[in-house]
Amino acid sequence: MTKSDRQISERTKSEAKTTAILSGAMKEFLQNGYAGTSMDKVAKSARVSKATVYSHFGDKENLFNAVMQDLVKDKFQQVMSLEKPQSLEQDPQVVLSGMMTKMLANIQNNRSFQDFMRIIIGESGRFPELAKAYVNNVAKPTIEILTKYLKSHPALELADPEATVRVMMGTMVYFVMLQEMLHGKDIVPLEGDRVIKTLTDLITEG
Amino acid sequence: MTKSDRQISERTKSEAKTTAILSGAMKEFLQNGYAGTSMDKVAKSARVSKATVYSHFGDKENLFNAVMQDLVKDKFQQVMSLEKPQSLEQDPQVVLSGMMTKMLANIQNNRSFQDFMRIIIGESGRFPELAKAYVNNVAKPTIEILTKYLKSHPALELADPEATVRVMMGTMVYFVMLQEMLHGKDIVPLEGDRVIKTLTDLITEG
DNA sequence: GTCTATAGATCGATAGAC
DNA sequence: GTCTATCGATCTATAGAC
Repeated sequence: MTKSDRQISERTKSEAKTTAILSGAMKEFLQNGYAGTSMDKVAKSARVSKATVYSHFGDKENLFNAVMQDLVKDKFQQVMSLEKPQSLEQDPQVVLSGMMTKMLANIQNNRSFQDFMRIIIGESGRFPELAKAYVNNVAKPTIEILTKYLKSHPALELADPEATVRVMMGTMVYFVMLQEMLHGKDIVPLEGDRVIKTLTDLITEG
Repeated sequence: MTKSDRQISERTKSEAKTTAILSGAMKEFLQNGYAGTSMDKVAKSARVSKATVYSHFGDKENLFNAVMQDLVKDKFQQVMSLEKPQSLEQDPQVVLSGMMTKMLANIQNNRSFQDFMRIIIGESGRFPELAKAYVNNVAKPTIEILTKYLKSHPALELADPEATVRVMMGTMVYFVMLQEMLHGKDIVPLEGDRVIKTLTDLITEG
């Protein structure tokens, strides 16, 4: 083994640790929030020593931001993958209701996405820049894609597509938030399909 | 001063401490969340000793629940006060848009309400019973009042008033959440009036 | 780079004086 | 009932060996 081989091997090992730390920290932060997560827990979850965590990420706040920026980048990719399937479907009513059904299914049984939203909202007071990163890289692209779609269908005769998109997104987000995140499923039960049908009808029969 | 006078005086003092502790704890919990708030901070904020906090509320979790139940009760009263002003207005379009304008104004510049929502959502994973208390005592009554109103106006010809109410509430909540709580005001700017007009038109021109 | 061991501060909670 | 003082655990972060 040459000297440069050893360098590569060690760099690879170090990068593997970085990944393990990010992964362990992600699990802990999503589960317990920023203040509720200790660096000991992170180290244990990543199966490295606490000193290694510090040598890779400096301090707790920096690690938290790294984890969350990774997650934001992840959600950005997911949003962008919604761009292509502008299906050949012509009927906006079918397309809209199909889009929302898909969105709802993707979120409703996705615990880790709900944990992500919980952290973004819960820590938005103490980490405003994190919240802004979410708005810039997740909410804004989603709004733009939906607005672009609504605008490309003048047959809908929407007076204000931008505001209409907010109605759509708000309806979906609030539904998942109330039923799942806030555990309202059994207290104020409601079928997601009813909400989607109502919203679709409101928009297409305006 | 008789013995019973002294008892009254001391009971009054003790009750004043209870109030001070609840008030100080409320400030701290709303600002820093559950894990981010220490009992030392609470004691300092309430200007009592830490031992007094413990003698009144047992432990931290109990104090947190007491504070949040107080807040939930508060919001419940606010929701209920919306019941009466079923104005003499006949035009649902005017009533709806007026109601939502009022709701938005009440929330949009209300930092403490936003902090409250942040905690409810942020802690809903570790305090599911608190989230359920919110749904039972704030979200559900609001939904019921709005549903009752929509149902009392058959002229609106709504196919599904229950689901329509979710669209309304989701739109309002998401708007405030994105613009204010998540600091999106400058990133995805939008006039609240446009959202209200769009929503009102969708519902009344359906 | 990674570990063990530990410093120094702060945590939740309590004992004991008044 | 309320305080000061303190306990033991846990916290963030680092020093020093390998």
